[in-house]
Amino acid sequence: MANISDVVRLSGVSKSTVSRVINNYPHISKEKKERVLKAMEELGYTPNLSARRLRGQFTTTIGVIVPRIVNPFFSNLVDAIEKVSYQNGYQTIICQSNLDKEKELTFLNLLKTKQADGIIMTAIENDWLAVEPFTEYGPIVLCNEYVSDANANVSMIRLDQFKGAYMGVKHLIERGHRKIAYCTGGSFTDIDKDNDRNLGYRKALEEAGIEINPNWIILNQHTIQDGKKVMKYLLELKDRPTAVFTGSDEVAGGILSAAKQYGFSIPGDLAIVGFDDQPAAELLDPGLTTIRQPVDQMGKKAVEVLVGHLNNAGMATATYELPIELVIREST
Amino acid sequence: MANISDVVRLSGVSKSTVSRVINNYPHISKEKKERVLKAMEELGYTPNLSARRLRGQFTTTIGVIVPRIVNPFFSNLVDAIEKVSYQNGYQTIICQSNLDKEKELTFLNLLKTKQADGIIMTAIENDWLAVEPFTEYGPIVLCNEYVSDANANVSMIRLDQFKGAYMGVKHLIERGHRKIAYCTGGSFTDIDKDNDRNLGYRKALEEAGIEINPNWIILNQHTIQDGKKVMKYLLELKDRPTAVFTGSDEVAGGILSAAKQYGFSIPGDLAIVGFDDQPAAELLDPGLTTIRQPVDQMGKKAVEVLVGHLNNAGMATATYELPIELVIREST
DNA sequence: TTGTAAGCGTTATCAA
DNA sequence: TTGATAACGCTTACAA
Repeated sequence: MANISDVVRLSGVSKSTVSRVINNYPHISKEKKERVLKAMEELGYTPNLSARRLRGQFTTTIGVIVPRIVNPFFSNLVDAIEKVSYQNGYQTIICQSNLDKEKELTFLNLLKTKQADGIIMTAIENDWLAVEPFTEYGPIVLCNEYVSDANANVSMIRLDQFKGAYMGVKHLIERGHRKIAYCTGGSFTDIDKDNDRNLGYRKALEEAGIEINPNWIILNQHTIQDGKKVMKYLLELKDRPTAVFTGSDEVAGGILSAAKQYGFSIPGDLAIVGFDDQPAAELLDPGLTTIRQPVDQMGKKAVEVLVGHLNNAGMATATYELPIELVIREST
Repeated sequence: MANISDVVRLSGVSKSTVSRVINNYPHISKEKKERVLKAMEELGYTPNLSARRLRGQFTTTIGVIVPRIVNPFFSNLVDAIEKVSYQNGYQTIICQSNLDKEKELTFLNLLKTKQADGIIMTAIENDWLAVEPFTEYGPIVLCNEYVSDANANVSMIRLDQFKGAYMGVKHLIERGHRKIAYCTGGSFTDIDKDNDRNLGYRKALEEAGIEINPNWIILNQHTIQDGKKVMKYLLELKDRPTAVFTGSDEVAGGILSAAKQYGFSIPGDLAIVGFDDQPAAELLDPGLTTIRQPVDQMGKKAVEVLVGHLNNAGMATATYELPIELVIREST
């Protein structure tokens, strides 16, 4: 594999000049520059990134941490991030944490070990206090995820999850429902990270003078399979809800599918609201009413903010809130 | 950020000894080993991967090239690969080629520049001849994709795509269809990479004495949106097919959704077969008949084979064929 | 505008 | 079993 010395030999200029050509320095004589470029071409030379990383300031690489890439919400987010990064001249390295705290920390080491200039976290498994120390080594941007610690000094791209849940539940209430189940990926406690959605659910019910029925709060649901089990659970309830508000389209899809199997009419016997507006949401029958998260915008903004921090170390952190939207289809 | 010299200072042993501890060399005195470990612990030391890569043989990293991560088939494949790699002590770096030849070559440079020990390609945009030279720098394994060049010296994990298409089309014929459209991601030429599927389609028709109608061959379709357009196109045809065999569940889903909108009954007015058996396939209504590709197995096998090549440079390349299966649901 | 030389954090070779 | 030292490929003072 050709290295910089080979280019030096072939072009007959010094190492520094070659390096300057590689890095597009302004003051090089045309003649030498061309000789170098020609030599690089001829040798099929590519700078060794490990060496650059070891020596230099920049890796032109950003890391993206996702919990589960198979979740379409995240694969779409990653897609958006990857495209914009590429346009900005950054390589993306995608890391799947699988909801594993340890693994998340391992990935954060990319920063410490200068494999990435900055990191976008689309979820955060550890406490912010455990993540914070890594910011010493490079900027971290939170995208889709956020921490409520007022002292946290990070840029965040967030959605108004409170409003999302509130809109969804309120929509069900307006459709006449008063028995509304809530199916979340989190644990419905105050410290929980889905807290904002929980509050939205609570608020909407409260406003309508409806009390929460603990039997209708279903925790830690993530997949299509989970959704099917939820439906089974609902079926066995004596007092059944007439509607269910869900933390993800995947779970909603599972519920919808199982409900039809049990002979439920939707939304007649059970109204369903999802979350995310994943591509499949409109393919379901009936089409799934859901909360649209502007994934592409979020990804784009996250990269822009991260690149901003990278180009200007002093840039103040900020929180950006993107609009969230209720998409009404036939499942409600 | 602590480096090896800091550990040297704190532990009072030489750099080489520290390095030996890091790399688990056998002959070190217990006492020194412990001192080193303690120092590393205390300093929160992590070896700098760039330096290791620059100096050493191994990066304990493998690259995975996918065309589009948003395609659930690929995100599931990546998921499987990532998990097995992690178990084997390898970091995975996921690269999205976006069907771009240039970008693919850029990613292949990971090998040249020692950022990855080996690469798994789940699709291949360039000719094998353009990719081949990279194998000089490390093993490449083809997973899901393959090249028919008999001289190609690569390990491949492949599915019998011919059989997959053949089974799907034959199934339609057995259901009484004779007007069967074919919707592919490729271009239906002999040199095309979807060639095997094309042949399967051809063969099944041929056996039943059915001639191919060129109007029913629809090329370059990939997304849900594409599927919807396909349905619109079919609608405008004077002589319409009664069934359509499709190269992906996404496209099939789009067709199915649009068909229902136009008032078609499925499978009565139009039978549909997908490809992949993506999670959403069973959620559609009617459930989508499709060709199941054993994604998890494929990913696992790919990693195993790659690790094999890595541990044993002399290992002969081989082709592994995994079973493919027809999943019959209600859309046919 | 160009070149020389030091150094980034490791591992491998050699000698002790 | 341990340590000194060179080398990996690059960037960047500094000097010219």
